Amino acid sequence: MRTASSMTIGSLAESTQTRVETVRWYEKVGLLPPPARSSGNYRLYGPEHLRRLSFIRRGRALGFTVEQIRDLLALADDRDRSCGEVDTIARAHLADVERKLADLTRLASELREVIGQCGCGSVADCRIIEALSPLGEPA
Amino acid sequence: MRTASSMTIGSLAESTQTRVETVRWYEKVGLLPPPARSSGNYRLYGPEHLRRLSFIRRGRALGFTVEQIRDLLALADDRDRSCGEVDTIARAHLADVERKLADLTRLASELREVIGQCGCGSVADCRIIEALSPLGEPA
DNA sequence: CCTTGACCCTGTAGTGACTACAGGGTGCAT
DNA sequence: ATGCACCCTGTAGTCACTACAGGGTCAAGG
Repeated sequence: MRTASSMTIGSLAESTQTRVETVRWYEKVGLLPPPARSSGNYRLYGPEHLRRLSFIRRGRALGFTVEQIRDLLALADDRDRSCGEVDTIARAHLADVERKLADLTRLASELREVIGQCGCGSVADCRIIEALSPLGEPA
Repeated sequence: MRTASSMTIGSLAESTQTRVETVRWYEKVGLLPPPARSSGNYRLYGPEHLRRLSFIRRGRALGFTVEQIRDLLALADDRDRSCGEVDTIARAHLADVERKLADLTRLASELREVIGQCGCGSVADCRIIEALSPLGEPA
């Protein structure tokens, strides 16, 4: 009954678009359970590991922190529990993303304004430098 | 001709909305030149430090990296140089910000979609968990 | 049998931009 | 003289990895 479908860390990493070091790091911080080892001490992963790592990667791609993913994984394992906590985590994350979005939007428009004023003369009358300087004071 | 206007690290920090530790850190990484010291070994800052730190903080607020600010400071000191390099740095940064903005926008809409589907029943049929799972496979 | 090369192992240190102590000294007011 | 706010240095921690260094394993080719 040995698993016919066990894979090395390299193929697990490849099939989830993850670096090998990152897989090992997920194990170290407890997101991914330690897999079985081969006679030569290689990690051997089964389909459950693949599923879990895919979950982690998808979560990261959606910008969840590792801590949030840890919580989501714990919740996902407890299938009878209400979905409310999951919803709370997701909404908190969305709020976070929307705050960052607003910040970046403001930032981009400030930058565009500063750049638009630059006539590309000498530094002495560069609008960009001036915009960064506190008082527009000469040197 | 001793500077009447020398300030301790605490008041410099306060007047630039910076933490004291951060000011010391800027000095350590060479953004802020080491100031004079009092008899009791306290750092004593003059108006030039205030100007420079303000520049740094404004740059950071606009999302420039410390490395970019280091370059901008070097350029700003060389007042006869053409403004071109400044413009290049600023435009590169804007491009960077715009990339992040696009990423975050996509992310937010994915998140909103996922969250919108959650009926908040049990975890077993939580759409959010499902959206994170690779195959929608049951456990 | 030997070597080459791709892969794997552990462990440590580095990234960026700070932040947070620990363990002390200074300066001023009460 | 004693309390308190402030300052000093130095080190370690944050987040999510990434990059080695210094080795071991394994399959294929000569």
